[in-house]
Amino acid sequence: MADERKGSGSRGPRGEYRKTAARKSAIVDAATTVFAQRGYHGGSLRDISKEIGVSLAGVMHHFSSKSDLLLEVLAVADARGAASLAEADLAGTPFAAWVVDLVRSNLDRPEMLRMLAIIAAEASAPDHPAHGWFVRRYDYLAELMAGHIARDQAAGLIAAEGRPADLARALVGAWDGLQLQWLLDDSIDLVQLMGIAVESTLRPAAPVRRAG
Amino acid sequence: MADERKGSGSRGPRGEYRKTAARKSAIVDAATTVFAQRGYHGGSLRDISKEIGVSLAGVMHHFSSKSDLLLEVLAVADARGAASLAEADLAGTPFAAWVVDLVRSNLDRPEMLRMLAIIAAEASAPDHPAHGWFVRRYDYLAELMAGHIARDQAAGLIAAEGRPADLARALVGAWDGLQLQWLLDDSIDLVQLMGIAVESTLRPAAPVRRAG
DNA sequence: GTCTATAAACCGATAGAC
DNA sequence: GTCTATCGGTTTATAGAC
Repeated sequence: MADERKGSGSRGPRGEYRKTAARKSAIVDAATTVFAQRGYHGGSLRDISKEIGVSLAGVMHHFSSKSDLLLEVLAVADARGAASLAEADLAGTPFAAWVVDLVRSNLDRPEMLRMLAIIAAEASAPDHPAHGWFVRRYDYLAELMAGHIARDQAAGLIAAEGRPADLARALVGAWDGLQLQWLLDDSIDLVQLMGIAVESTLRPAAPVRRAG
Repeated sequence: MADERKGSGSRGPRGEYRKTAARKSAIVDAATTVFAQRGYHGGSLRDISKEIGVSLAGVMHHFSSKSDLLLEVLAVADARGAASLAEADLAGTPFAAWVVDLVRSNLDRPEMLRMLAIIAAEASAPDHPAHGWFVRRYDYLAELMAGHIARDQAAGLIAAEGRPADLARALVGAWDGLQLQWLLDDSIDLVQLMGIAVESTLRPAAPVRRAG
């Protein structure tokens, strides 16, 4: 692991010059902003470079192609949510409450959510450079959430009706769809509506009674 | 109303030459296909013109700008669903069943759904040419569906808990979100999942019992 | 009503100086 | 590591012949 190419001590943990890492990070941030306004196809590398006062060639020095940059943008965008999801076990809180908390915590980065919403829709076309990434992302997300739902069902926190995999897909759907409505018009109360959707999908277990 | 510019009897009900109307319709169809593959910003008027074997100038003769064409595409795309929605009163069927039927009937036009999904996400940016159109569309859709939900609540077909306006927004959200997952990977059973989401949101009224 | 031709600008990507 | 300059191709939109 001990990378030792020429030179000094100004390296980060991955052997990159710190300035290089900082520059790459700035490019990714700028690309997120531009893709959020115009999508992947509509956003240009020139706009991204202007956003941070670098030439086009400067951007392409760090990313060999536009689609390479896109994949890095997606990886960074997903990191926060994914990390939070993977740690949901530790919290001890019901999964339903945790979902609503995550929605609330994302209220302060609408640009990021808009970018993900646009690229996800674009990427539904099979030849889009991020198609595979989004297919895998939703599969992973649904599988992970299904596990949490099954756990809460077994613990009696929510009703046992419904297959966890189906409930997870339905929940992710409501999540994405309501977020889109909020991005279009932020006067709607996203957290409240998401709470309603979560409570509908993951209904608290009825005390005793069976279907009648 | 009786428009009588120069010429013959080959006019349609709006005073247009029939061939003009047919050509415009063909352009709109081609634009739907192209926008479904690349979005609004990413799709080009040239690709649209090639799709139907017409020159670029031929397209621009009928639509004065790209955004004009987009708005016409959206109007046509929405017509089928909107007409069906407005007639939902007549059917006599519960609203929940009608929603699932509409989802099922849309399975044969994924291109149209993809186009709407991409443009809706793009249009969440306030300066997008279709931003106002989508904001109005969702407001109208939520209001209309809230009316149907309130009717079914009053009739005792579904549980009376939940404000109709909130339930309508949640339902539209699940609709859009599940459709996106299906567009990304059509191996998921959209109709079944939508059925689950609808039944969760618009839960059949419990026979007698009150909350306990 | 449709065409060719063109304007004026923009695109992603590359070459090579420093 | 960043730059200027450039390539070949694309974009929306317009002008004018037929």
